[in-house]
Amino acid sequence: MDEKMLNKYSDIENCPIRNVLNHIGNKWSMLVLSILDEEGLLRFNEIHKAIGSISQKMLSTTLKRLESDGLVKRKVHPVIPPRVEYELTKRGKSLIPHIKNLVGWAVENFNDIKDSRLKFERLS
Amino acid sequence: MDEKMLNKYSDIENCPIRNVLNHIGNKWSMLVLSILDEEGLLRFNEIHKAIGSISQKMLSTTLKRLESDGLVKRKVHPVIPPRVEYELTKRGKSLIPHIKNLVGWAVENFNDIKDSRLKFERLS
DNA sequence: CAGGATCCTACGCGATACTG
DNA sequence: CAGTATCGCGTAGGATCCTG
Repeated sequence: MDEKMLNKYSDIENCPIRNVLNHIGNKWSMLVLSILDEEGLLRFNEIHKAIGSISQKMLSTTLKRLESDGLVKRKVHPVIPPRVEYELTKRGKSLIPHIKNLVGWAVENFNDIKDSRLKFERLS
Repeated sequence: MDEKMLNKYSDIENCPIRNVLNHIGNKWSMLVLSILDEEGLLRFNEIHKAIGSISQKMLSTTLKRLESDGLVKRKVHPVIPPRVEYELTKRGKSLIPHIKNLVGWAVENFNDIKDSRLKFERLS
């Protein structure tokens, strides 16, 4: 067992997996990023309708976190009624291919994984 | 706005993102998979020490879920004291490149993201 | 050694109501 | 329109003790 392994992953503050990937691994982040990638510039309510089942609060929270991480840009137009648009930043766009690969893998293996779960359940 | 997007992601039972990626997107799964990839065959306590901060319960839960999804294989040696070893399955290994890409992206962008978070915090 | 059983807390997440 | 405020629930996750 390599001792460096231990340090590499046990230092919580500097573990990119826990600091970065857990942020995009929550319930809505990947979904929002995917939609912004496919649709480009979107208003708050357009994203809301696109996902449908997300609550306003969670969409707001998710967008704020993505904005905080510099993955999404928030553009406010000072008009009445307010018009706020969201789009991917350069950094956000650079993440998209990896998400797509992951989603592709999930789709490919979905049925096999469901089978495995059933078998596992039967042996428990 | 593409209507198929909505259907594609709102059918919870058949949404691979929520059924598969949420499974590996939780707190410990990617970490365990990464460690098993780098170290090969590992015993329960070796993984435990490698991560350090994970509780026994969560390691157990995580390994069971990965085993259930067919990503990790559990090998029991009928000896006393017990010896149980874990390793990636073929399916698990096929996921590794995508995880590595994601981790690579996270490492590359870690500092910039931390900066963004600080700036965002200051403006709030 | 490799966990299982229990108990408990924190937080993700949702529903509803309200506002500039 | 684009959110915030508030309340409440379920579950992920953690601490501790126990066992074959």
